[in-house]
Amino acid sequence: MGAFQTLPGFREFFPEDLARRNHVFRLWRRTANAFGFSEYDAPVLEPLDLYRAKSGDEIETQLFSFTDKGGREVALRPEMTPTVCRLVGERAGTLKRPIKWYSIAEFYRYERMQKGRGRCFFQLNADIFGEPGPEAEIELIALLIQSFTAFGLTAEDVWVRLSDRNLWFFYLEALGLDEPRVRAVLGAVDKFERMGDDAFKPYAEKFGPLDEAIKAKVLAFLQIKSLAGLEQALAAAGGGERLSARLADWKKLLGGLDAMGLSPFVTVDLGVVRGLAYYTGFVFEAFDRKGELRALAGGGRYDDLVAKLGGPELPAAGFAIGDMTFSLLLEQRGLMPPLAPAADVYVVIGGQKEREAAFADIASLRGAGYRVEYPMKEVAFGKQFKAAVESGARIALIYGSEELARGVVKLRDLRSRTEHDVSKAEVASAVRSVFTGQ
RNA sequence: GCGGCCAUAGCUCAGUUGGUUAGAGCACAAGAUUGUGGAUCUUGGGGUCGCGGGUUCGAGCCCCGUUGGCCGCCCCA
Repeated sequence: MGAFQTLPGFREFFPEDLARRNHVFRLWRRTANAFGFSEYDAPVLEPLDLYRAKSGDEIETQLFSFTDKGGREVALRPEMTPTVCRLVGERAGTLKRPIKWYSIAEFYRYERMQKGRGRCFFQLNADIFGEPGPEAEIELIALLIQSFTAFGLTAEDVWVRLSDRNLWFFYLEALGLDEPRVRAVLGAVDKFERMGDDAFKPYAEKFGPLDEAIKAKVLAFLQIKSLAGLEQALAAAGGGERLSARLADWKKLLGGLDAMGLSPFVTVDLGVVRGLAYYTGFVFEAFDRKGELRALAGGGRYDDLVAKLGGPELPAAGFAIGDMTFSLLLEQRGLMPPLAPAADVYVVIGGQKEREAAFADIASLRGAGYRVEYPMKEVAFGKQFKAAVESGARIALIYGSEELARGVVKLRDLRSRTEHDVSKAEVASAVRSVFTGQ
């Protein structure tokens, strides 16, 4: 069709597509509001340096970036985190703490398309600023989970894998590794699930083979799946102040989630490291239980980022859920409801005279907020009733010559297939009483 | 950035060893049907066969290129 098509990876939302998207956004919004988060928004186009500052120069290959007519290097936003850090940083001194903010926005990444990944997508972003303790993570992970369960998903469908970059750091340092080596090992941990032993190759190339005793401990640590296992491993590592402080945070976090009834969703899983990005504490990722889809959501603590982007020191944690994989999951589980737009009232019109008589009532019903449809052309009655049913309307109002001669309109209940006359003056109240159930 | 598969109507697809004017179902529209229900029947509109080149008397079909899509790798903030 035509000479022009959408750019690769971009999406068009026909009405039925937009209805599904809006359904997702509506429940996300309701959920975030229930948790006391405030919604914000910000520019789609940002200075390129904002992302260079956060992620380094390589990031540019993954961005829609260009030079604008004023010579500024700009980029379509690939994520919300740097932006929200700037917003909060600007007013950090005057905002009430904790700062709980969310947004539903579109993002753009210049990447190869795959199932559940395109070049444009929407995310629910939720962040808490100003709260350094695991109380923030409790709130965030609870919101994350309720953002799933609001749609009917259960712990049979989704789970959240919970890990801790700080704990890894402290643990590896306790094993005697310096910071560059710790980072290299974390890189291997991140890829171990997918690559197996090959994940340690980059480390070996840089620093020589990893000591076998240490590697065994790393692999054992990586496989820990419970708080008890964590306690054991840390005790074996000789405890230490920082490690026991982390353990206390873990207990608080898991205890809080358990008290909220969310334990069935959450698993200790130190195999999750979330790249090498900017995370500084707890990190978590959500997946479908069957493991058929890409990650549904990801997040964690990033206490240094606001300051790194020029703001004040401000502890922060947050997560994002993408709409593509999430919608796929809802479809797969049959949790995307049929969302055909339905009329409330369909007006059946006899002829030109009756049309004009009907218009006044149509206008006032619409003014009252009812969704009212009528045929734009003169159409046989039989067809109009068919159209009335197909419109999804609850009732049909019949403006025929016989009725109008008697000063009435016929009101037909399309569900019960019953009808009665109402006086022309009382059409609006008759319609209202049908919808309010008298 | 790399690899595999694919591309015919809005959707799902058929299309004979290369042969005349490219078909079906669904969807849409009109009629049967000018006062009452999702049906049925009839009819209709809708195609640069993704695009460009090549081979051939002749290409939807074969060859090359290209664009786009799906799937995977890299990446995934």
